[in-house]
Amino acid sequence: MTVRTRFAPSPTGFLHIGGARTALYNWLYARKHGGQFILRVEDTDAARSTAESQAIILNGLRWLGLDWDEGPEVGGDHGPYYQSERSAIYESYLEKLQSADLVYEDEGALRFRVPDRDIVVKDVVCGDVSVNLKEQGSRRYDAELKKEVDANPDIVIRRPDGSFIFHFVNVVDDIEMGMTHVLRGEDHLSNTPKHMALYEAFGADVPTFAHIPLNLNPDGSKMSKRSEGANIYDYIDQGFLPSAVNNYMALLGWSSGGDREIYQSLDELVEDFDLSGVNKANSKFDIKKCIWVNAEHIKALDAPAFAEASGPFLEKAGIDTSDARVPAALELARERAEKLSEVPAVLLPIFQDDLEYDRDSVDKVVSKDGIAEVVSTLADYLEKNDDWQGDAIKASIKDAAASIGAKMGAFMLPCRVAATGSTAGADLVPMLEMIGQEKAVARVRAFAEQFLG
RNA sequence: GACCCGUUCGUCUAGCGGUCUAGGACUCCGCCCUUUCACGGCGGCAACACGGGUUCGAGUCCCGUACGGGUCGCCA
Repeated sequence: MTVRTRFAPSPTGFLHIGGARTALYNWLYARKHGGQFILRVEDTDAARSTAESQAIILNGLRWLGLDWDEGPEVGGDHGPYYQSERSAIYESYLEKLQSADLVYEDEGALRFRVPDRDIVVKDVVCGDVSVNLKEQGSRRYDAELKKEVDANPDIVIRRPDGSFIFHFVNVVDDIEMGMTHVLRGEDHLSNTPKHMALYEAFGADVPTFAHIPLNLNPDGSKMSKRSEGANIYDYIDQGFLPSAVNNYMALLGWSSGGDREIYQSLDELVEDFDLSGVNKANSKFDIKKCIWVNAEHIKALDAPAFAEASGPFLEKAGIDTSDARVPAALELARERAEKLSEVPAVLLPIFQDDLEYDRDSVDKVVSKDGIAEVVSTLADYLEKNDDWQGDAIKASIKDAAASIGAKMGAFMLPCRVAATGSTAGADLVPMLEMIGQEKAVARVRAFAEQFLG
């Protein structure tokens, strides 16, 4: 039997990291087993389900590289893939239940009679979970009264207005679409017995369930829309690589069993992915480690890929990406940019006309003894350099230092701050080379004038 | 409140009865490399929630307690 998994998001105008990870696990599982990954849009809430909010999901998945074999814009033999278009199917499944006398009306809504026996969920991750719906559903907790009250254990499957409830459509769709494996968040584990009761009532095979642990905030609370790291689009905006996000998401709740931390691509993840490596316990989201993973991915990028990925960020900062110095400048940036959004800051001192001096950096340099002489000597030697490239530039700085009996080290920091505006930055000599002699000398002199005059 | 799931360094995790004086990674700190900034290398801090069993032997199995999360909707 061919493996079929799915991701069934509700278009809310937001692609949550938790949802993306669920999609990733399903995608990985399908690819690992040569199966199909299906995308189904649970757009029963018409108000929230706009074309825009659907595009957010589709584009987010595309950015991650999680392509679907069937679904919106792709089609397939099990459509339609929008729940809003599947009413006829739901009606026919409702009739099955009705003809078996498993449904009755209650204040205009329809309820499904749950069986009075233990239902065992054989979960791949959580093990066997046994629940009696009749018993468990006969009482419910009233949040306002803060106590238990009597309840009807039979579950509502259709509202008085004719619209169907999640549990019902979810099961019907999974049956109709031939899902063999359902990997979803652990928050659905307690709902699964209900789903199984429905599968059995329909006489359908129950898929293999695997409930994956949740990703929580660092303080242990549930990740909401506003939680740091929750929105996939923040990763795009901040210059994360999709491969890095996949890498980090995969490792939050799953481990290959070894020490491997870096997976350069989805293919590498597919290679190692296995449900037996999925953890049972919830995990806390750590943006710092995610950033580290991203930095590793940036370092591993080949030059053209790095240039392409950085392009939008450079343009946004006003750097002309067609400038011949850009490729070399990018190599200076890659080992110090953990996110692509940090790349422009490294290159700006090279490409920007006006320099902004970092106050702290300036203070650090200006307070040194004999700094005026250091800077003016430096400017003189840089100016009389007649071979503006790496080694020769370095020699000029060295000679400048020697001329007043100082060490080269004493000249590097002043030179860095005067020419680039900050104590922090990329390798200095290549920077000077790209800045150009004329501009570099002018900057050093301007620095002297502005802060040492 | 009932039910369900879980509990190894601050965080992500390895560990599937003896090889654990518990390994790796992130973070933090120190040292080295670098006459600059980083990268890198080396080292350090730091954990089996607690209590009972089972066993010759338990981080690993069982029970209980505590704590955390989830579900109890005519939301998905």
